[in-house]
Amino acid sequence: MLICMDWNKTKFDWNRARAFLVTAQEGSLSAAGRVLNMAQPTIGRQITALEKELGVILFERVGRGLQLTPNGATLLEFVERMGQSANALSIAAYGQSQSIEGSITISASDTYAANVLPAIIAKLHVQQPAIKVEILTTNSASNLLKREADIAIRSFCPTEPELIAKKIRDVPARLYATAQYLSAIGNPKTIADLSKAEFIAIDKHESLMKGLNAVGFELSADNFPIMTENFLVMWEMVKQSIGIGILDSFIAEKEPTIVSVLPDMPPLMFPLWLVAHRELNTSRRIRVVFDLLAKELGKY
Amino acid sequence: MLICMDWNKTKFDWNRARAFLVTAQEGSLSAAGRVLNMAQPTIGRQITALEKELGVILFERVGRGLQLTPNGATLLEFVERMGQSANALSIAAYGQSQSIEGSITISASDTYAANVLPAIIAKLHVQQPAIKVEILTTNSASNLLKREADIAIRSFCPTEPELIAKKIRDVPARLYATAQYLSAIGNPKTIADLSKAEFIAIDKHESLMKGLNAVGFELSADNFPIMTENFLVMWEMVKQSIGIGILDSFIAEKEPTIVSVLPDMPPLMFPLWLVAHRELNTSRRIRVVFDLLAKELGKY
DNA sequence: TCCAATCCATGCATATAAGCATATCAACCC
DNA sequence: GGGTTGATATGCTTATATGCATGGATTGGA
Repeated sequence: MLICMDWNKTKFDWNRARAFLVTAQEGSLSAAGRVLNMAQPTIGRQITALEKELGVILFERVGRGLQLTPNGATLLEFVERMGQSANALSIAAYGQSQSIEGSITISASDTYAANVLPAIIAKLHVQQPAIKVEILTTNSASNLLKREADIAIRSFCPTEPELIAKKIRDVPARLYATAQYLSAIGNPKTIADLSKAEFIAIDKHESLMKGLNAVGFELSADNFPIMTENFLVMWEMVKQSIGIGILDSFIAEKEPTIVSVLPDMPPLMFPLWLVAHRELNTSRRIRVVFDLLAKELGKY
Repeated sequence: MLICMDWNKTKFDWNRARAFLVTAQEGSLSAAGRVLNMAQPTIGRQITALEKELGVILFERVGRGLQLTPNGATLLEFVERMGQSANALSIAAYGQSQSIEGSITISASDTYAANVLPAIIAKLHVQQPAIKVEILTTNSASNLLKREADIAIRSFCPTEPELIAKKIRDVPARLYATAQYLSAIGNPKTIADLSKAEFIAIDKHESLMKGLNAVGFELSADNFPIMTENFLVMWEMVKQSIGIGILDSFIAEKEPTIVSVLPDMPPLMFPLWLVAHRELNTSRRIRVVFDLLAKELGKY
C-alpha cells in the first residue's frame, strides 16, 4: 500500500470506544447498557478496559453515577466524531440495502432458466428497469451462503438455517418420448410394458430410478444406459428418439413432437422452492425480485 | 439527555468496521490479520458478519484476494473517517498519559502522611511544579484498583496481581513511652518487667500483641486497654503518659520527650512497600512520582 | 506444465467476554 | 429515620468469538 498509516494507534478496541461514547452521552453505565442491549457490567468492564488500554482515566466513580474527568472530556470529542461517522455509515448502508438499483443473481436449473425464467425476467425488466439480472444455471445446488447467487429456484428445501425458503407449489412431471420411439418399443400401455424401455437419467445417483420404482415401476440400472446432468441435453435426446425422459409437464407440452408416456398415470409431483439468504429481509431489491418470482412461478 | 440520537444506527459492531477498514486498506484478510494481530479467519468472519449486519455486500470474493464492491467503496469512506478519529483519539490519549501535568493521589498511613511525606512532597513540588498532589490518609488499605489513589505506601505486599509493588526496605520500629510513665511502672529493664505494662493497640486484630509475643513478650489482652486505628492518636496518648506505643524509630526519635523502652532490644522490622496500579507503566506523571517516592523513602 | 507460494474457507478446541444474580452503596421520599 | 429506588462492582455460569490446523483454489514462475 502506498498510504502508510500508523497502525499501532488504531489497534485499540473500537467497541470499547463505543461503550465510552454511549455511556458519556447517557450518563450512566446502566443507561448505556439499555441503549446497546447489553448488560450493565459489560459496559463497565469495557470502559475499565479502555481506560487501561489508553492509560487514561475517563470517568470518576462517584457514588450513584459517573463523572467525566477532564481527560475523558477531551477524548470524548474524538469518539463523538467516530460515532458521527458510524452513524453516517449505518444510514448509507441502509440506503444502499434499500436501493432498488443494482444487479441480482438468480440460480436455476437449465430447464427453468431456458423455459420459465425468460418470460418472468421480461416482466421484471418492465416493472423494475433499474435491476440488472444475472442468471446462474447450475446443475448442482448453488451455494447461496457464498453469495454465488441471491435467489435460487430449487426442488428441495435447504437445510441451512441461515437460508429463507418458500415452497411455491408442487409441480407435476411426466414421462415423455417421441411417438416414433414409443411405437418402436410396442406402444406401451402399462408400467409393465416399460420394463425393457430405455430412460435418460438426469443425475448420477439413480434418484430417477428410485423415484419411478417407488410408484410401481420395476427398473434396474440397465434401463438407464444414458446419463446427463443437463435437462436440455436430456430433452434433446428424447427428441432424437433415443429414449424416455422425465420433465415438468408444462414445459414438455410446449413441444409438439413429443407425447406423454402412459398419459393416464398420475403425474409425479416435485416441490418447487424459492430460496434466498437472510439479506432478503434487508434488501429491498432482493425482496422485489423474490416476490415477483414467487408470484409468477405460482401461476403455471 | 437533550441530544436525542438515533441509536439504532450506531449499534453495529465497531470492531467489524475496523476489520473492514484495515482489510480494505491492506488488500487482503491475511494482511489485515497480521496488522491487527489477529488470525485471518477472524477477520474474514468479522467482515462476513458486518455484511450481514448492514445488509450490504462489501467485498467480492474473487480468487486470491478480495475486491471492493461499489457499495463497499462508498461505505469505506465512512469507516476511513472513523479510523481517522480513532487515530486522533489514540494519539491524544497517549499525549495525556505522557503529560506531566495533572494531579496525583498518594495513599499513606497517617504517620507517614504527617511525618514523612511533607518533606518529599516539597521536593517533588520544586522538581515538578505542574503536578498537583493529593494525600489520602487511610487507616485501612486504600483500594488502588478502584483508583481511590494512584500510589500507596503500605507495610505489606499486595496480593492483587494487577498491582505493581516495590519493596523499599525494612523499617525498624521500637516501643516508646515517656520517662515519667516508665518510672511509674518501675523503669523496666527486661521483657518480663513489662508483663504488667499497658500498651496502646493500633488495630482491632491484636496483631501488635501477637507480634510482640512472637519476639518473647508474654502479653494478653489485658495489656491493651486502649485501641485506636490512628497512629497520631496513639502517639498523643503515649506523650500523655497513658502507656507504651510502637512506632517507626526515625519518626519517634524526633520527639525529645519520648524515650525508647528497652533500648538494647533489637528493633522490630516492618517492610515498607510502594504500590501502584499498572497505569504506572503508561503514565509518565505517576512514574515520576513513584520513582521520587522510592528514592526518598529509601533514604531514611 | 507442474510446482510453489499465497490467500480464503471450514471444523474443532479453547480462551475470552457476556449475561445473570447478587451485594453494596448513595440519594430521595415518606 | 427507615424504606425504596437506581446506581456500580463482583462471582459464577454460559455463550460467543478467537486461534489453530487443514483443505481447496488461484496466481506466478521455473
